[in-house]
Amino acid sequence: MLHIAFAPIVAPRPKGEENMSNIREVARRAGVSVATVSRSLSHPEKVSPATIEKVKKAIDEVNYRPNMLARNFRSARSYSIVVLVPDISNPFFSEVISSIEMHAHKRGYAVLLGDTQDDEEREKRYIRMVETRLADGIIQMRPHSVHNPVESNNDLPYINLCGTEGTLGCCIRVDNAAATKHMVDYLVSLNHRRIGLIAGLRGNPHTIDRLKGYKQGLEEAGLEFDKSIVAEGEYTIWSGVNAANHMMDTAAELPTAIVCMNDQMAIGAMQALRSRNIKVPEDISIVGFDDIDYARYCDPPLTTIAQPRDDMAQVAVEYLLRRIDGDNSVPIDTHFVRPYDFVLRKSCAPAKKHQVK
Amino acid sequence: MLHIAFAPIVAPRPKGEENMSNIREVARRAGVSVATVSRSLSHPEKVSPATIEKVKKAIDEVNYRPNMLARNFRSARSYSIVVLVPDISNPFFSEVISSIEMHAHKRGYAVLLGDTQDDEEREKRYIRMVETRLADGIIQMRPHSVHNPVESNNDLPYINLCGTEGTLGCCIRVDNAAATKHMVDYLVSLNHRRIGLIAGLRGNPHTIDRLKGYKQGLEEAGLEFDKSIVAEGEYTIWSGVNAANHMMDTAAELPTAIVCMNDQMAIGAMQALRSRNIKVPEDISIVGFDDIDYARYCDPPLTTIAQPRDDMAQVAVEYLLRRIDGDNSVPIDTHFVRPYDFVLRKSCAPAKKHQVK
DNA sequence: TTCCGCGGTGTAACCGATTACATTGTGCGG
DNA sequence: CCGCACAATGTAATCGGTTACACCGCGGAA
Repeated sequence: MLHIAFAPIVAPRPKGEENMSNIREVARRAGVSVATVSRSLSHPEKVSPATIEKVKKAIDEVNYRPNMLARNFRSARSYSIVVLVPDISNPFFSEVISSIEMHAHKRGYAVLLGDTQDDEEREKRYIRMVETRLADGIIQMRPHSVHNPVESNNDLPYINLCGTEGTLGCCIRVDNAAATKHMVDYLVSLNHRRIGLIAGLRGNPHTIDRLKGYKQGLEEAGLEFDKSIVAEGEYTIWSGVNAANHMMDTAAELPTAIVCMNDQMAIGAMQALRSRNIKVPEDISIVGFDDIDYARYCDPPLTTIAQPRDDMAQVAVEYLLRRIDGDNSVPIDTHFVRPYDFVLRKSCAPAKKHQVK
Repeated sequence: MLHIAFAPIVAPRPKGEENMSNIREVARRAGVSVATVSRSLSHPEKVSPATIEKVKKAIDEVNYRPNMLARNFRSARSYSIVVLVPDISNPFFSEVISSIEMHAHKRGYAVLLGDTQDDEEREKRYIRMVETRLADGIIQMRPHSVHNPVESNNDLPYINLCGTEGTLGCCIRVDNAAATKHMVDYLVSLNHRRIGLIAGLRGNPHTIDRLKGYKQGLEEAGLEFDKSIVAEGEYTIWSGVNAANHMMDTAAELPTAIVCMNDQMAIGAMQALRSRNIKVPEDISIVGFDDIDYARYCDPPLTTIAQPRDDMAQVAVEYLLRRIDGDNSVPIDTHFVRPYDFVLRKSCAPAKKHQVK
């Protein structure tokens, strides 16, 4: 068994009847050479108007459509990029992808969707697509921790989007630690002295950066880090519900505010609190991270951190296409750190005094 | 200007240094012919083990990666399908796409994402991708109304997913009218006699089907259709908020229940009611449609209709790949109508008597 | 021994475009 | 009127694979 394996070609494509016309057929009908037809399409300024007219007519007659597969093959470009996400049904990712698609499309590039489901094997398969020229570059949205399959092949056009401080290679991101600290500062300014945390999975780079910001915030405010009001989720709504319940059950003393590492967990936490008749924000304030669409519509609307999604997507596409075009003027391991936005809504209130379990 | 236009090839791809090895290079190193190398990869059973070993060694030496662009060109297959959605950041679509990607990937096909943003021009460009062989087929998730660009070219592998009764061509869907009627029936069974509707845009095929079900439900229960408790949205949360507000302001008499044509509008409506201190479900019951992830986590959790997303996605992929392989055994305009699920949660309560504005 | 069949391999045509280079024609300056 | 520049077009090589077909050598049957 070879280490490069792929499915055999099953059957020659069943010919789609008559409309399989090619450039030679058109040339014949128009009474010109194939070169002229090709030029009429790709470089019309080099062809006389009369000839263009003839070619156009012939094209209509045989309903010709240029075979882009051949074209791309010849030019050694696929004009597509793959976008790797851990989970496309996560609204944060789908919202970013929407922007990526827009910008890529504008530049003549198609987007190949790579839903990795956090499976390294799938991820590798998508990386192979660019090694084998099926895609020209790759935008990765997984904040990779230890092992990154892309890393090994460091001359393929690659960029990480929404990564973290520790991300290797080029990365477009916000300052996760600073943003999280910003949240803590805000809560402190509302007189909260007991601020809980619903974190992501321990090894996750985002978790690491945001935890750092949380701790910095506490420290600066002279507050102590209390493990009993730190719960671990995995960035899903459901895990937010669990984490909040766990915290309520085991906290030495209940927090008056909870920082959640993303909006989904915040939404989950609010639901958990609600079902325990704990009022948000009167009893406990909640903040999220990401500003997904639903953050604005939950009850109460969620105070959160917005990443400039569209801007980041655009930068990512621009940069990637440059790399694809061979422009290596910006160093390969540049981090573009974009400004985040603090989005004030209604999920926080000033701390009440002396709240005890 | 020709009617087939595309960007000229800008520059020959900047050669990526040494690893541009091709099959001839490998053949040379292994001391065999290119045919043997090709066979070693695609049809290893036709090559002696010893030779395979030699080839494998040579491949490692030069770090060879077969050029899939060439391969696909030769076999006249791109091994990718385009998935057209009106808006990928809509959770319903992103959840379906997630399934499509999975099933396509399993079958060796890549997914090209086509976010049309309801723009016909963009849609046409994606359809052109399959005409020009950049994709082998297309899954369309827009319920097209009058004009459908795909229609015109009816021999390209095409399928509509989540369409409606009136959808032309092959379509995989649920019975929208029946499902909506099911909702009305349920509310009637809870003694609701005044059931409002938050509909989608008037021309939208989904709106048409679901409206039909709504009316049938009313009629069967002997209830009258009252325009003053029918509001129009556009399937977004925000429009749900507006629609609900509008209905509250202009209803001849307030409804005791509201059927929403999708979950997002239902979520929006719940928010609007909440801000008016109308309690769901105590004062007004709400039902949605689609069962997006958030439906389970809003307050109260939303009673809704679930479409068998994964199943539908799978059928769509299977059918499309068959068509691509030239299997036309199932008629080209078959509608696969899959069973929907009634998902009972907490957003409905028995009607109170005599609720007046 | 002869011949056939078959497994393993090589040669070269082929897919459908692009484009370097050759060729032809045309107008204009000297 | 000659020659040159340039515009318009054609010829054919080329991209990197796949595969039909030819070929060779060997073992077994006749």
